[in-house]
Amino acid sequence: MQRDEQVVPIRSLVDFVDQEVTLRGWLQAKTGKGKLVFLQVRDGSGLCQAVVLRGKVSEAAFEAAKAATQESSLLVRGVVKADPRAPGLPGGYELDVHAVTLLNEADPYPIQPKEHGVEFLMQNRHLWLRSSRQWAALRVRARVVRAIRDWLDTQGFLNVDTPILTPAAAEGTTTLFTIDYHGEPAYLAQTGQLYNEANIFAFGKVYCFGPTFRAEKSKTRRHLQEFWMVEPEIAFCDLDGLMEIEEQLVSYIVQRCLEECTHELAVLERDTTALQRVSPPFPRLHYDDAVAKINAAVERHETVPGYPDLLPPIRWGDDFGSPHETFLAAQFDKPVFVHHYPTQVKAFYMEPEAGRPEVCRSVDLLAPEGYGEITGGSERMSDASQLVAALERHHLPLETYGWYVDLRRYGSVVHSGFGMGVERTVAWICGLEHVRETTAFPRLLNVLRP
RNA sequence: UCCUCGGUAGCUCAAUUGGCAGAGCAUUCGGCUGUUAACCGAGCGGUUGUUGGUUCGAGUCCAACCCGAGGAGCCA
Repeated sequence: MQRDEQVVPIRSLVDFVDQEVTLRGWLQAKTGKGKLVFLQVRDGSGLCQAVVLRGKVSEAAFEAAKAATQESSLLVRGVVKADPRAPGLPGGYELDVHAVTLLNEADPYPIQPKEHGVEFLMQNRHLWLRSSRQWAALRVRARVVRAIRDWLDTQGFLNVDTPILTPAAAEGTTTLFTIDYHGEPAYLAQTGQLYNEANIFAFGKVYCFGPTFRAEKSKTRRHLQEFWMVEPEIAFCDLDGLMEIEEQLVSYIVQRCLEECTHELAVLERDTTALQRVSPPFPRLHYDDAVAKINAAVERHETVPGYPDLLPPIRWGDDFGSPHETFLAAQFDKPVFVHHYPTQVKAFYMEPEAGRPEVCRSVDLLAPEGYGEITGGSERMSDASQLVAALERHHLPLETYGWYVDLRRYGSVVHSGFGMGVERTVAWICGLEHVRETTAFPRLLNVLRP
């Protein structure tokens, strides 16, 4: 092989039909028939079938191709041919091979092109990443992340990131990871929201975007110990304004994926008809009405897909369980906002509804198809004395939250914000069974390695 | 923390009432000019999660423990 040969990415093979090129990558799979060997070559940008015919390459190259093990790294040189029989990504093009150079012969590869168990795949996550579905899901994730930043950046939001090492629980409810901060206990952040609230007074509209940590013993398809969350916070924004921002952002993300991740969604065999409906406005459901809907379904002895038991009844004032959320989401063909949750089940900083303090100006966005809550947000309490009373009610130390109360003492304004979980959003868009496939190295309960 | 299910070859699984530990794939060898998880023939591959118990005999029954999966609670 010559140093000056043209190495091209598989994704752009369409531009090189009938030209001689070199592909550089890994042998994803191999099949053949006597004097014919089909090499499925993966280069990170796509997958291409390279056809090696005895007599068209040197005898040594033919034998090397025939003997090459799965995941060996190699160079293949040949002429790009359009052929509808050719599998791959994007597919329809194959390489009529003139030369094969084996770079590294792989040891027997543990992951085969067949069904494997979850435990085995997770133990081999570093290799599982090479599989087509993982490739597709992580590319969608990257597109989702870029869409989030694109939309927020062009809508006047400033990215101001917040600390990961924090001195206290922000919400006081969930279990945090504790670390030793030079002899003082500190915690891995579960949210950047309180800091975001400080930042809006300087920048108006901000968002933080980074990893978030929850030490809960949650072991479900929707939970990770470490996940990424984007948290926009907006000054001079009430609950209605917040919902408008959320539905625009979510719709933008989905539409970008539909337009630019067609190959990836095809690999994932995602039925995109439901996604195509995702555009503003999203339905809005008051908590009171949600409770009524649930209990009416309970009367009818309904069950929820994915849950073996009958839909359990709910008392006004309780938070929804997973079956309730799945049931509510199933009533609509788009993501649905549920707003005005009971004050007692939500965080201390949420603004109570005027004249009805038992509910607060909060909103969760429930994704369709059982993917659960993908955003949670609220209008924030903007009155200093009311906030102090709320802190006392929740037994939270004033000395820790003094700076947070200050924000209400120096030019307080109506403001709102929300957090969106990247992994749940990606899982929903990709139609994945479990959020673990939406991040390269998921941190799950009892899964810390690789 | 609780509930349910599971652990047999590198992987995916089978093994009847408690009676010789099996198959496909991977790997090795041979054959095949259009394969898509190819196909045909041969070979290799085992401390049945661990410990103890019942039994003439345990993959199978009992107990404890370990590990995994899904779910509840909690959450994004």
